[in-house]
Amino acid sequence: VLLHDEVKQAFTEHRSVVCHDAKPFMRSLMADGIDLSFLTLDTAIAAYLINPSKSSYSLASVCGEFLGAEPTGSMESDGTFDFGGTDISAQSCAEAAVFVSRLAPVVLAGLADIHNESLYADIENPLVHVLAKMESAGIAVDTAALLSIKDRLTAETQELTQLLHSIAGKTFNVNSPTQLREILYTDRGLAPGKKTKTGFSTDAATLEKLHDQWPEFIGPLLRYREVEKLRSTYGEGLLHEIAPDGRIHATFNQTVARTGRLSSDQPNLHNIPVRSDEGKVFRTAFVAPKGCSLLVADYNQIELRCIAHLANDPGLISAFAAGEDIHNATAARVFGVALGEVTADQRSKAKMVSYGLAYGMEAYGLSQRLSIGVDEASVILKAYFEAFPNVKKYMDDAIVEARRTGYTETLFGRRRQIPELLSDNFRVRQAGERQAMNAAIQGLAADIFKIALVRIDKLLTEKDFLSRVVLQVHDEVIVEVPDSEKEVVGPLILDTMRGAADLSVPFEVNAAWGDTWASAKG
DNA sequence: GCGATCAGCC
DNA sequence: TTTAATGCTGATCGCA
Repeated sequence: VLLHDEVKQAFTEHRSVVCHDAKPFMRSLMADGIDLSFLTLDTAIAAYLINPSKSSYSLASVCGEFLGAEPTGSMESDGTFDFGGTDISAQSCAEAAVFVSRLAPVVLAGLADIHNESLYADIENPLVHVLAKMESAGIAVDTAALLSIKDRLTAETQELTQLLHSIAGKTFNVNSPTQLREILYTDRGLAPGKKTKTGFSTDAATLEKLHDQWPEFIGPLLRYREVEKLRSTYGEGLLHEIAPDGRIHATFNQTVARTGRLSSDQPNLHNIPVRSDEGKVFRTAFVAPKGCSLLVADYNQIELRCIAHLANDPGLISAFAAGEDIHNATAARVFGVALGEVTADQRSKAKMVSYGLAYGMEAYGLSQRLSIGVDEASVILKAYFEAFPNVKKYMDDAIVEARRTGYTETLFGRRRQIPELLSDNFRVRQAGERQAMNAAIQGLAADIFKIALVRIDKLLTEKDFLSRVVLQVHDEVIVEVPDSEKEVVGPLILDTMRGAADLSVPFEVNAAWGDTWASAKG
């Protein structure tokens, strides 16, 4: 309190601030009404751009790497101020500051070496402030709705537990793979499927295969797994994260994902269920406050569009340019039928290939996904690459280039080192090849999305809108919009997303309004 | 405390 | 020949 004015003055008057991991610090200043808007360098993020594959970007580890020396004091970097005035904290803060100032020129030179100055200055640096605002804003939650969802799930897990105990003829911990193993493979004597490091697997794919051998047990078990996941992770988990203001303030990490994507924790809002109707109800608990609506806008097929552009594949480009249903158009080409003759089965297979494509999928993976034989999957993949030869060439070239240079690069210069390509281990090397194919694609999509996010925030701020971005999920942005601003802000967001980059294919953005995240998703 | 297993999303 | 999807986070178990 005593230092408040001095702090405010220091961070509003100085036109340049260098910081290591600025976002928590920005957030804590924001809570005090201080807007740290003159960040010029975040040394943690610079270190991440130079090599995004490190497990830690703590001040100590980055100093260790770039300076060959680490601060000796222990300074917690939770972004809060310690005005306790102990000599130890003052000492270690001072020491940290000295290290950050030594670090700055070194990481700046590192950015220059890999031509990442504008990736940093135009995208990552402004993004810090945008994310700090998103985290501070949080998203409103309907606690009562969440409680009732959780209660319903809890009742069902209890019933299922009883049922499973009675069928097994003993009580056991249904959550324990070890105890399940004993019941399935020892007591019941089922023929085990695949193995894990510690024994036979009990995962869903394995249980599906065993289902017919003991349906009255395995059926409820699969159901239990599903319900318990929802109950514990999303029911209990989300309830614990609701702040006193009735909102969830997740953290969006800018130095975690090796592809350039953001990640989310405390809680992770990037994996809220959407595929099953039952899981999707959790999205009804994410709401717009009174007088506001949620705008949910997401890029349609952004990674496939990135592939079309990067591979410069005429088939994909013309399908996107014509605004065709891309999976339908893909299926028509792959299976050699007319656009109107594509069956639902062909479309779904083409869709799975397209999704898998970005992940460097091989025949085996596709066969698992589609529940077909490996040979049939190979035929489909082969047909795909014949229909889209430039895509095949792009993937092959990506591996060769990454092996030659040791890294991949996105259109915006985001690098990812892939040392796995040189591994003696076949399995590791193959994983490296998949990463080499995937990194430039997923990374480009991430670059584009970040550009859109920064521009959206800039527009909303400059024009003094009350609308604010409250959440992002990789290719989707959720904006809380006062009803009076809907007509103006809606088109503004969509235009900004569509114009975030200029590729050889257009971007399509789906948008929906709603009172909750679920209804908006339609 | 930590690795392993499982499962949610893009 | 091998293995068996990119990238994440979290709940839980069970051993240390």
